[in-house]
Amino acid sequence: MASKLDNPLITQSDYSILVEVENPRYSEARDHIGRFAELVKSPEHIHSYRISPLSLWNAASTGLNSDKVLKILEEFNKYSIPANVKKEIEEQMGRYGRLKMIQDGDELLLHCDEQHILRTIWSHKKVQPYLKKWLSDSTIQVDKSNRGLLKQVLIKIGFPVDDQAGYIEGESYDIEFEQFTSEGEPFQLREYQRDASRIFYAGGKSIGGNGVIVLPCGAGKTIVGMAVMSYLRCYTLILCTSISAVKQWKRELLDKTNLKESDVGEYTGEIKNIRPITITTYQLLTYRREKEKGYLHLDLVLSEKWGLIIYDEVHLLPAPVFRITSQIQARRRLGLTATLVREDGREDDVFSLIGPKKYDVPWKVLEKQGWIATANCHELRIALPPELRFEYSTATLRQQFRIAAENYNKEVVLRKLLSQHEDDLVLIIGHYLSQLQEVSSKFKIPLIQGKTPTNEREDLYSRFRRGELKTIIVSKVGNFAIDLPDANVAIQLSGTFGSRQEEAQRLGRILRPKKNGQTANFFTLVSLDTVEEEYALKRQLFLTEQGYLYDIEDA
DNA sequence: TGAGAGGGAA
DNA sequence: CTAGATCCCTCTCA
Repeated sequence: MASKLDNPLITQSDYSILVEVENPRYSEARDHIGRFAELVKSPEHIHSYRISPLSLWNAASTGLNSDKVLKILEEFNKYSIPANVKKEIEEQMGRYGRLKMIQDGDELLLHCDEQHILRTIWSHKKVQPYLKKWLSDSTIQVDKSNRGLLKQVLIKIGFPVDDQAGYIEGESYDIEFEQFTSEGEPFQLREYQRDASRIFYAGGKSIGGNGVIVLPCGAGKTIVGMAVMSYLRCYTLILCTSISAVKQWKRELLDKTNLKESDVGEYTGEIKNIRPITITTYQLLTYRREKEKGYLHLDLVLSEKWGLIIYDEVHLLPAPVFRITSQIQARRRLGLTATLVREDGREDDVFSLIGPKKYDVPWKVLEKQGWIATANCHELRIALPPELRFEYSTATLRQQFRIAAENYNKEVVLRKLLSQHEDDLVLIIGHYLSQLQEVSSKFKIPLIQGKTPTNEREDLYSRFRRGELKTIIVSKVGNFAIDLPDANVAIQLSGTFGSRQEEAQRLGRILRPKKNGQTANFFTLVSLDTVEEEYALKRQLFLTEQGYLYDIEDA
């Protein structure tokens, strides 16, 4: 008979959850708690998660409730759940959906059946400027021109709003998928893509309309966006992080929908076309000639023709775009991203201004279904050469990081890895140009960096794609380039401080399914007994949360 | 008219 | 914050 003590979880009264990695039920438990808690530390044996109000609200908006969460915890816990944690889960999950923003004629109202919540809000200094008057015990009239700011402030004081105040319809436009791509291949939505888009649409124009869909790299977020467009059938503005992403969206739209070249406009520094479907960049939107002056291209977003605005890569959305977004709360907004985690901690602004999480699929689920390749992650620890140890010990933290990152002993390990993977397509990825240039010349492997001209990049990419070239080195360009060819091995020489999304992005580079079901390998090279170890652990958090386990080896 | 360089921004 | 990449605008040159 199995005892409770064999279970993998310990839930503590400080809202942390400890998970035993070696427990037979570890992965099952991980997949469950990942839906409402965030992984904060992942040393070897015990991982710790944290429950936060935001993680609970996001869970609530995807359909979980406190009963289900408590049931999950009870099922996997060794001991009983502390009373305060139980209470917090009930309290926070119950909060989402109770406070509603609704429209009544021309007025914007805040509605809640529990008077004490409205009273708390009414007496709060930060919210007051946006509140007008009590209409009844359960309704406050609010300032409708500050719909976004109000939601932002409310979430900061602990009250997420369910915004049901409706949308501007925008101009309608006929958008639908073709049964065949322009190459003549049959096209069908994958099950999760259909589910995601349907849940966002919520079965009707009047309700469905703002939120974020979270899907792994390479899961076809563009397709989900197109599916939503095909439900709403209206003028759509798509915001991307780069010009190449703009072009990619356009290619996909022309390839898979009935839209024609003349229906889809690019609006960037290069080309300025406004069409029923217009694709632009965040940077264009945030451009100001002088600091004090307003945004130059604001009118584009404010145009009431758009019935839908799509935010690609929400986790990279720059701060000023939040400001702009708060002005367009009456527009349907779809956020697409691989992770809700932002390195700047503005997750609550994503929640209040773009919308709550509506749907997500864990990476491992897609792996099981075969949509992404199986990948093994390895962390190789490499000693610092003795002659660098003294310099290291007296350096500032920043210098220490650089010394550790550029540790030239990594080249020895790199050489070994390359000889073990002679037949594979290998991407070498790094942060510091000086290091990459050195490796490039020593190993005679071409390097692609920011200043590499486009035609040279394309030439290298295509040789790599054809297999003439087995190895290329990429600098941070690899984080952004969407045209970077697929590989089955990635070797990370160094990375940006503790960036979780960068690590995820880089792994994503090798996740395209392989012929004959081959697995992919991700190696990260870390200097032993240096600050780099800590940063590496931080970088790996997101992927660990997704179920990737790094095996650690001293090389 | 378009390409390319340079500066500033976040 | 680092270092690096990208984007947008403006200016210059043909």
